[in-house]
Amino acid sequence: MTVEPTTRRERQREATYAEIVSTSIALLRDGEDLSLRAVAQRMGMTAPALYRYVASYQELVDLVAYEVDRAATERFRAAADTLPEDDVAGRLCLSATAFRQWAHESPREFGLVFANPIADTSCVRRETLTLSSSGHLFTDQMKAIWESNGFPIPAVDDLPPAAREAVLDPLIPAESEGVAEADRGLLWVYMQGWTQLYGIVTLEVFGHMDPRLVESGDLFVDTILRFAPRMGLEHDLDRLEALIRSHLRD
Amino acid sequence: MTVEPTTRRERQREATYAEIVSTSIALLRDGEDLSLRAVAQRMGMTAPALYRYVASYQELVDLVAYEVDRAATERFRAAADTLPEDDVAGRLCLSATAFRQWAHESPREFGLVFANPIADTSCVRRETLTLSSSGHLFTDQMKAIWESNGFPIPAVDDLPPAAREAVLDPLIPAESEGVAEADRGLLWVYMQGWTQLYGIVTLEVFGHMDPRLVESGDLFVDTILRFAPRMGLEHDLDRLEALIRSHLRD
DNA sequence: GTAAACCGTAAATGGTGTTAACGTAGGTGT
DNA sequence: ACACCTACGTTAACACCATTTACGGTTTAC
Repeated sequence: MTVEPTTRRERQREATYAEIVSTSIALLRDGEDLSLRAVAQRMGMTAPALYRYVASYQELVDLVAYEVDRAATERFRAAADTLPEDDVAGRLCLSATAFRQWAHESPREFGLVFANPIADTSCVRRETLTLSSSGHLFTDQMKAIWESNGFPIPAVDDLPPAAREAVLDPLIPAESEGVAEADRGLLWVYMQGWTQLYGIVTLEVFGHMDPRLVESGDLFVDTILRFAPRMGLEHDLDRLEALIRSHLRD
Repeated sequence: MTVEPTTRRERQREATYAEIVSTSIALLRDGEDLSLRAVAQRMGMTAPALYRYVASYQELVDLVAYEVDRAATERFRAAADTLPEDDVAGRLCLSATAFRQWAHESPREFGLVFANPIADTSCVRRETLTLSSSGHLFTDQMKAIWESNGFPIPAVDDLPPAAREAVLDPLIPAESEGVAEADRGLLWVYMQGWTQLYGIVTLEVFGHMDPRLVESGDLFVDTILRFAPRMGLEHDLDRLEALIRSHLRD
């Protein structure tokens, strides 16, 4: 976007910024918990110094959450990319399964990104800190299915007023990229699907479920497959189930 | 259960126990955050004294979570009791709506009970600290609908192995109370429904959704109504929607 | 009545986020 | 080349937090 009139100082600052985030992520990956002191120590600094870069602990968390989400999304995309581009349904299923796997492997990161009261009015840095680039991915994948299979979507005028507003003028502009206003009912279906996926995964991760079902993933598979027909995939259920189950244990 | 050979000391201890929990709940209600020091101070004690009653901070949290869940469940039950006993569908909808309202009014409490990594092997006190007495309520209400309307449930043998185990020998025995083994497919439908409800409410509370949809409750209503047919309520949707919407703002 | 169990205390340890005061290097203007 | 100022790091301190230890007083039990 912007050019790079980066004076030497600005570059240094940018580098430190990046190091703060990467150090934080490394900290989480090592199973320790995120704290200003720990991050500073790993960088050979003292905690108060971080306040030159970050206004508060919460802002650091938000920053890290954004980056974690970005990195995780790449995993979900990579999972989809093991399938050919025209297997739009399989790709969405694999991304969703990767999402679940990631959540179970890194519950702390998952909680950070998806079970953290969202920052209302911070969004200082990261000009477009839209949060949830994973949402972007899943939207795109569902759009691909729709363009390929053309499943029925609700007419925008049939939606309740607030829902109509939300799909016509989404808060995260990227989500509606390339979807004509008349077809915005697709976003409504997306939100329904996201609710399903988010629900089952959060339920599993937080353990408010029979551990045997978490272990087997049966309720997860059931949830996905029950939603699939809404995307016109009712004829593909058996294949998709096999596909998902073959990726459940990795 | 047990008789009451309560020696004077035991009664005192029990009272202190109760006061610890009630003080904690009051603390949360006042918007402050739960800490041993804060609880102790409100009781006119010092923090280390609490260790005579509670092994750790986490145990206090679990204890409070249990009690909060119990109290909240009473609210959900009370909401249902504004309808006659034979309006089984309406009662479930009102309880679900009360659940959502409660979650929005007290997000901290909600997070404590439903978005807290479950305690794996504590369960010291509260002989049957099953956690989620609200789960018990919703199970009962769904059972009432099933007995009244007789919607189709999956045969136990059609369930995946782990799911079969889970419904035949549930970890929380109370949940299967009075459901014949052959009818345990009902529990599977319950789990599907609980996933839906949990998902939409958690999504709303954590703010990973368009605020206008949270405000209007449109996606919540949509989620409930889309699940209703699975309980044989497809002929009652309009009435139920009106019922839910009339209770959304309180 | 005496011993033991119980319940509270104060003091101390090591952790957290956060603020304030202070120095020092880097880049900027003349 | 000089002075200046800003940015960036430091140390010290404050106010919290959970938790452990050692100690004293009450209440119970034998």
